[in-house]
Amino acid sequence: MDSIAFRPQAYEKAAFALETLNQDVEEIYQKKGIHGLKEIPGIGLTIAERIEEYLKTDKIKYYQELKEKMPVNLEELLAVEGIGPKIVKELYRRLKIKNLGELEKAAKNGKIRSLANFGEKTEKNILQSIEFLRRSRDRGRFLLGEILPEIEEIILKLKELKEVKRISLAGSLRRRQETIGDADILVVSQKPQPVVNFFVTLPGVVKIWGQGQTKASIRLRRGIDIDLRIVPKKSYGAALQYFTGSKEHNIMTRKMAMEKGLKLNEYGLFKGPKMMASESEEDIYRAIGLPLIEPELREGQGEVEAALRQAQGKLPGLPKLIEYKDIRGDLHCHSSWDGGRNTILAMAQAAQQKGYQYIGISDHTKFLKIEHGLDEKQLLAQREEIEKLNTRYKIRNTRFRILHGCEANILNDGSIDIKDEALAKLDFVIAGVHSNLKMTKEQMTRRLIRAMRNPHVDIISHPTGRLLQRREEYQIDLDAVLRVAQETKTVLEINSSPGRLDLKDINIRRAKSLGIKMVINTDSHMKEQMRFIELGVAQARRGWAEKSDIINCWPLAKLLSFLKNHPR
DNA sequence: GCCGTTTTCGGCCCGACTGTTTTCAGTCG
Repeated sequence: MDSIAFRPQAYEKAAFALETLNQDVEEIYQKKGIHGLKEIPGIGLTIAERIEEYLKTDKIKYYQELKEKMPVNLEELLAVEGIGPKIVKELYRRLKIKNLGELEKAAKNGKIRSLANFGEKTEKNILQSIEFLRRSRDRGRFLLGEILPEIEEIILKLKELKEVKRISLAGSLRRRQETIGDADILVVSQKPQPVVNFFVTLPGVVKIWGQGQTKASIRLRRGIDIDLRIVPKKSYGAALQYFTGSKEHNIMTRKMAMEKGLKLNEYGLFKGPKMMASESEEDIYRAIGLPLIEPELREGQGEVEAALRQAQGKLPGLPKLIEYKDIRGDLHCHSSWDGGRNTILAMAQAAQQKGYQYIGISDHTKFLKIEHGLDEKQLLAQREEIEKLNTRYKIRNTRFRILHGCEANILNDGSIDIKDEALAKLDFVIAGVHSNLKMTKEQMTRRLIRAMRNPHVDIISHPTGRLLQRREEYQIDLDAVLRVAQETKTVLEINSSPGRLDLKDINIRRAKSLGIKMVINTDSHMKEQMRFIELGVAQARRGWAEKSDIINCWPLAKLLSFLKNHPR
């Protein structure tokens, strides 16, 4: 291959390095100049000089020259399924196609098929891809919480086939990314054909992208694409490892294999023609000298290095991730008192059914009139009801407990909309921002910090306020907020609501590294939403969180003593 | 374009599928 083909890869790698840097590039440059830049892995002399040029002049001449030669909207065109760099180049050279609109026009007019190596089918596929792109531009990806149940249902159906010996999620869905582009399913079968046939005729299939002996790809009615791969039993582990990704993680594991003179692909780990490992992921990792790395960690964000350290007996190794069964209670549940669908008792029963030891009722407070927020008097009355229910649990010798909290509002100046005397009577206090979200960074940061300094506030709900695919985070200086959380021992929420997942993975990791405690809550407004807890746990796992970092993994006594005693 | 306790040159992850070819290039994951 011609060596220029590796140039984009080098730039991509450099870009990834810059994106995942935990320091500002400008800072590095100011401190250590161009040599500092070169110390970043993936950045050599040329790119370091280009970064310098960009920092000094705000532009890069080389980039501008390239852009002049090929004035195309690359990002837009490459987003079309089936179109890659070579085709973009050819389309520009032959037809002067620069953007999606021009591509669509050319395809509609039958211009594409007249080119060498292009045919009618390619043209049709391009048009279909553009249409999908248009329709899904504001969606594009699906929320983990909406796609996971649907795919799990399909897995159940496939499981019923006698030809299917084993089956698993793979790809970003298995890694539990917060949004999912398409779903991957891996199947073990000696007779793939019936499995493929069944798969492509599932109810709701609107398009078959392709089907072969070992893979098939479909689209469901709502626009969800699913890839199915079929492998023999003996390569299940290798295939699962391979198709779970991420790409970055796989590149690293392959390199580790290479360094040991081995070759890793989806069929196994090979030494020459000899298969060294393949049946389980654990075997694969062990054979390249690593402990098993949990899927949620496989993002190429230091997990391979941590695993390697662990294998060598050095610290820090891999985290011992919080598990789905570790949750002992949910501290953010709304009841009928603030307009939620279910009574306190019904919510408590649902929590018991989930095997929890406790539930925290935390209704909205008075500032949120639209949510029927409770005032001080109503909180007192609510306390009576909860005490009565708890007495009943005690009489029946049940260990289950209802904790009384609230989700109070952090007002513009950082004060809380409920008087301190009333807050003091609660088992715990969650405070959250629900109004005036568009403050400046300084104002919003000050607002949150003041709330955290309130001695009665235990937990900050959905700390960054983002709504996936709908609303950006509030403008806040998260570093400053984290520092104060650390100092005041304020707990930060990992809100499990499918559209929030807030804190998100990287922020969980930052909080954990500062020793900040977190709580995984569902923010349920009806009992059915309590199942979202698994999304929050997934997010926590992606953030390298351990059981000890999450206060609702703790037994009730430890939780209560933490809530009562933690210094402010 | 980057990288090197084998290397300053010659590698860079790798296989399946598709559409167009008739032996393969391009794209994708």
